[in-house]
Amino acid sequence: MDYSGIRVDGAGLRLTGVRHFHLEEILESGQCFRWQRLDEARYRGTVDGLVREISQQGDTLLFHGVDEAEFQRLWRGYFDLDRDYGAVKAVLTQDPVMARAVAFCPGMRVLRQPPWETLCSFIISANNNIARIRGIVERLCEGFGEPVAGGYAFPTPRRLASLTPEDLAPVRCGYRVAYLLDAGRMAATGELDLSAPYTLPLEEARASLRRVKGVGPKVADCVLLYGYSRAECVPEDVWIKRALGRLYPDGLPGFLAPVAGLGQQYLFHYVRNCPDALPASDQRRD
DNA sequence: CGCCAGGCTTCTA
DNA sequence: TAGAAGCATGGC
Repeated sequence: MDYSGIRVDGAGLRLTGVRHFHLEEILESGQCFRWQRLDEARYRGTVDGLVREISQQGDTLLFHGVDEAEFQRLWRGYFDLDRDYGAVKAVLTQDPVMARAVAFCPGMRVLRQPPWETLCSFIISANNNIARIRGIVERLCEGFGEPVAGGYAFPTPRRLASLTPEDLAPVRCGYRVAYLLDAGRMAATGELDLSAPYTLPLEEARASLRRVKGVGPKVADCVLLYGYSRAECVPEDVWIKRALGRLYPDGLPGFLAPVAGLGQQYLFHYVRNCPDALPASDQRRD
């Protein structure tokens, strides 16, 4: 467990003794798309229809306006706080490349997001960039999500299933519109069982998700990693492919396998943000 | 303006 | 079965 104490007062719930946790690294590492930065230590986001602000000062997190019941029900799991990232890092840092990535973003964690929202978000992510993904998700929620205090919930499968491509035109998600509607229809009818991947063997979970149009190997692994906490899944996007090719020409060491997906998250942030991570010819210019 | 983006489906050989 | 084309949109 990566925190030591809980205190509730008028401002909300304070989590103390938090370790291996940095809001900015976690929320701006391309694994979630509904958090907006208010300042470098304070973010506002919507999860499970709850609009909340979270701020961090050193090893203390403040969940604004949150009581303990909500923390236990939602946020403790969402931020993966029951995992001992010290133990994860002890494995990862046996590898010299991973050791550099972990040192670059030691507060990284892999979220446990609601699977349905994760599925839709990563369907949208295909051949897209993070800035635009965020915009599409925002328009999808504002246009079709249930209004809640302070914002909008993520649209339900049933709501999406009731829509046409024309309805979704204002979202401007391009050709992915058919994929979203397909996902909504399958989840609404039960053809896709969103609770199954929690317990299915990995390959069966992958196969189940890939029955949805627009879900290939990479998107399926993103959903399994970020939605179902399958820490062994390594989504291979263009950045990770580039990094693996350059930094692991012989593949990832086998001993990393159980936590390779977590390592992938450190590595993704590292190669995209550290100027020295990759040879100059492989870097982005922005 | 052109290149690219947390890729996928479909077509072709 | 492998590889390439086509894809809608807009950030940079």
